[in-house]
Amino acid sequence: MLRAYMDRKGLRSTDQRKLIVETFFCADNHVSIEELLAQVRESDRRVGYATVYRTLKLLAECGVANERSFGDGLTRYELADEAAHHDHLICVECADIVEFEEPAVEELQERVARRYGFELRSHKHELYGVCPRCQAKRGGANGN
Amino acid sequence: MLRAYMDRKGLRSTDQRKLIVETFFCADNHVSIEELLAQVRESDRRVGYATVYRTLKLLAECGVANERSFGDGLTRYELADEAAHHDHLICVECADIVEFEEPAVEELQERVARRYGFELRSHKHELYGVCPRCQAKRGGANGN
DNA sequence: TTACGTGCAAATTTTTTGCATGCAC
DNA sequence: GTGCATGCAAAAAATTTGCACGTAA
Repeated sequence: MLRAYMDRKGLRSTDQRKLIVETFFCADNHVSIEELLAQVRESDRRVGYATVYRTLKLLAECGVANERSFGDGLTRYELADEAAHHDHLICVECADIVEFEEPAVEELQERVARRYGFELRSHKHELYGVCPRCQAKRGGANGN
Repeated sequence: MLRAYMDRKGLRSTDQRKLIVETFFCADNHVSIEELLAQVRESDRRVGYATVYRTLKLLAECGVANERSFGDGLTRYELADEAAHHDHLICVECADIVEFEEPAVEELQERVARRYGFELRSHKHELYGVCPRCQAKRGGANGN
């Protein structure tokens, strides 16, 4: 996918790009540019912020990565593949994250996209709530 | 909700806050600070950016508004109530946002939450893709 | 050789914050 | 009167971009 895109666009395969892409594939699921840069620099101290920035932009454009932001003021990137088949249940109290798969939702998404004429690329589906543990912790009291 | 929160926290009800909140309630569903400020200034030219910024932060804290970002580099705000029943289709090329409702998804969400013992509070569901217009725009020409 | 890619630093853009003054309570 | 709120402008953050030099093709 990336390969084809690069060929089509006449883009070059440089050491930096190879390193950044490889690092990104092995990194945590939601890295920021800064985080990724730090990891990249463990292998090659000379790589610049702008190169990581531009490479991730490239990955996002060709559909290999998705840009996301979680309200912490940073843009984060995730592998599109990984994202494709899991969604998240997030506890609003302890921030625990549980992944779930729900094929029926996937299918519904396709249907909605089709209804609006969209060519679906990716999705984000997050359910926020209180996990069982935190519910137990609260007992009868209600937070607000 | 806002009222209670403000009382509890000892916050004051000022003309600016009243105006900003009122404007926010009547505004488009995903306003940025800038957009909201412009509208607020139609009523009162002296209101500052920082006040709008701080007021929306306040609304977000007490649960009346949700902060969201759609990858266009701006933080946007939406009414929490409104958010409860619609989701978004977002064009990755022109950043256009279409709202949709899909009761079946809502129901599935409930089911998933129940399956994991979560007490559902809210959710985010965004489908990213290419809108019809941008597909057409690419038409015969190379999609790049 | 040609023109894309890189690194650096500067420029932009957006969000936050400090402070003197105003005003709700 | 007290202390939160406001407006302005400055500061921080984060993202983009210009440019001279390096290098894949």
